[in-house]
Amino acid sequence: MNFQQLRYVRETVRRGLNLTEAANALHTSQPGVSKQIRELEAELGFDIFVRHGKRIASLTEPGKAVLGIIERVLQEAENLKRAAQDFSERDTGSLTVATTHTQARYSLPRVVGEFKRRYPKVHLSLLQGNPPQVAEMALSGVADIGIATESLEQHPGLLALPGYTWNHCVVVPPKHPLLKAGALTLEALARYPIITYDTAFAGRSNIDAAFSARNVAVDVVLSAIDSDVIKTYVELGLGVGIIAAMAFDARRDSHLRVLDCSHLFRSNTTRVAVKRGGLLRGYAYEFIEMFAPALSRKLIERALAGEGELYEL
Amino acid sequence: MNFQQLRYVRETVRRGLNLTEAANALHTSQPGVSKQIRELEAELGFDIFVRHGKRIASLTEPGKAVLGIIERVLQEAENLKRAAQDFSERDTGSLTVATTHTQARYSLPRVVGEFKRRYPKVHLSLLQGNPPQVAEMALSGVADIGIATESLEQHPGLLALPGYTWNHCVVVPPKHPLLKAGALTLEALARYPIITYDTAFAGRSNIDAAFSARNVAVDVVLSAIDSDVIKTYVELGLGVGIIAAMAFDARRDSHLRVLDCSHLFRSNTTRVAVKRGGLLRGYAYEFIEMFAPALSRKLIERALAGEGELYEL
DNA sequence: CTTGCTTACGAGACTCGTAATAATT
DNA sequence: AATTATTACGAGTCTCGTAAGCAAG
Repeated sequence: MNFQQLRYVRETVRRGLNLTEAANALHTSQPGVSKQIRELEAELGFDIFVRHGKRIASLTEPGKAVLGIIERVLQEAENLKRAAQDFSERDTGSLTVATTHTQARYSLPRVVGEFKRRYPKVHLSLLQGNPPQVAEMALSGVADIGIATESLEQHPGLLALPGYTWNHCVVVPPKHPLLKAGALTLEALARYPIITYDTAFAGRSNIDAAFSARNVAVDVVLSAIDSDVIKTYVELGLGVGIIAAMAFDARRDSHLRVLDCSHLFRSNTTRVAVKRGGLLRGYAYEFIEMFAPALSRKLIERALAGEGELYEL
Repeated sequence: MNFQQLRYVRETVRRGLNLTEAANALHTSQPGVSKQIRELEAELGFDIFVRHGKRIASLTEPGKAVLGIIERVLQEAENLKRAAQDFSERDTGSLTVATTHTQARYSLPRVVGEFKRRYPKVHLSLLQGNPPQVAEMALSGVADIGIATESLEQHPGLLALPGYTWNHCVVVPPKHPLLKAGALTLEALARYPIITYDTAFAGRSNIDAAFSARNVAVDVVLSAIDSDVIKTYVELGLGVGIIAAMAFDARRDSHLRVLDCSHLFRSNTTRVAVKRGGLLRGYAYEFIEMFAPALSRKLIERALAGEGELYEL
């Protein structure tokens, strides 16, 4: 039994039980993968994969069971390498952050700038996706850190800590009737076509929840991932926008007017997720702390250790 | 990086930083161990060991840090092999139980008998030691299960579940004055020389605690690991014995008389300990359940998963 | 008939043991 | 002087890639 064999098995499963793809992904030959897996199976004493003739069809029951252990072995081995790097080259390496458009565009630039200044030799990548994808990337190890407002807290394999809290705001063109009305209500808002985020994005769930709780029908004429897209269509007069408050910039968005709506929708918590059982480089902790100063290294490490506890602030 | 290198490092640390001993323990050559460790260090990018010329003096700081991870990798690798065996040969293998004399002699025979009947092909070993040794054996993996009344719950690396509760009893020769007195008191007991268990054995701590709480001075003329030894000397008239109640057998111990003392000393809880992060064979769960029917496989697995919780019954 | 797994085989790398060397106690 | 780690070297094994074969969809 060796690491290579375990990697081959894991990759084969990840690639949908396709040896050829697994071999390509690992930059090696297909026969090599086949042989090593068979040797591992021989050593373990049972087959991991169900084969129909020369096709791999599925995982055997024992295969499913050992797969989890295989993943833990490889995870710990990766932790070891990462810890080693953290000692030998403290300030170099790479950091991959998976996040949504809104975070990447409005809350991360400050953090990224500061991080790059402090760790010029760390290669930083931002991966963008919808919240479930962000969760997936954090879970699979493609990303070291996931940042999003939705989905993250639902994965048991992730530790999702609260980063910061924010509210939505309503944006309208200048001279819009809503600007003259008094305090904004859901009913008043619902009289106009709405432009806001896609389902499962940037607190959209809280928006829907508020309307349906009051039984108010809304007409979402357009939904987008992207605050900038929403603002553009609001400027064109297609409707009233509901966006994250931090996505409104009074100077830049001079063609729009903003209305407070923090009393209408529940506030949103953007969370930082890391994989349970994973190991973070020193600078990864720093990145998180720059993003949310309350999330100190100590707190995160404690949260990773005592798995069960809740860390709401 | 391979498993062998990690094993070499772990063994070297376990053997007190002595390569020669590590090599012997692993049935391989000393130069091989030396070379592999140096290669691992080269790959990791830092030294694990501090060397003074040609002697290994200590662990480096990074070395200490990665040692923990190395142990986890190897633990998971071992779990993998064990899980594999559990699938390929469900009813064969070995089970090592570390325990104290009292348990081995008075509470385990029934369990061992039943276990052997149900799993004739499992090689069962009983290792005997004092409670700290039992804990150590469970922790190091020498034993799969540790059973003792003391020490086990103090190791954070162990999960120590309550197995059963028992009381001490007082044994005296026939016609001893204590038999005529009324209800037994600590003061009455302390008038006679006492023969009981060694420190840190079979609830001795509860005995000492009871006397010192009432400020009663006791004269323990003889202490032993072994209930049979205690009974022998009581028969010889050397003093009054305090032993575990289950160690008294009315038929066999016809030369002795027993006195209840459950009101004098706190009752004792014998615990079953397994290593956190370890994996138990199916029959190991069965062994534990035969010993303490309340400790079902499900309960143990849940307790191993939710690390923080308390599982007092 | 294309895709995809397995078998066969050979080159190169790696592991491990023995013997010799060197440094520490 | 004895113990203990490192270096040198060679035999044997293992890994991996190419090429060929063969089963399934």
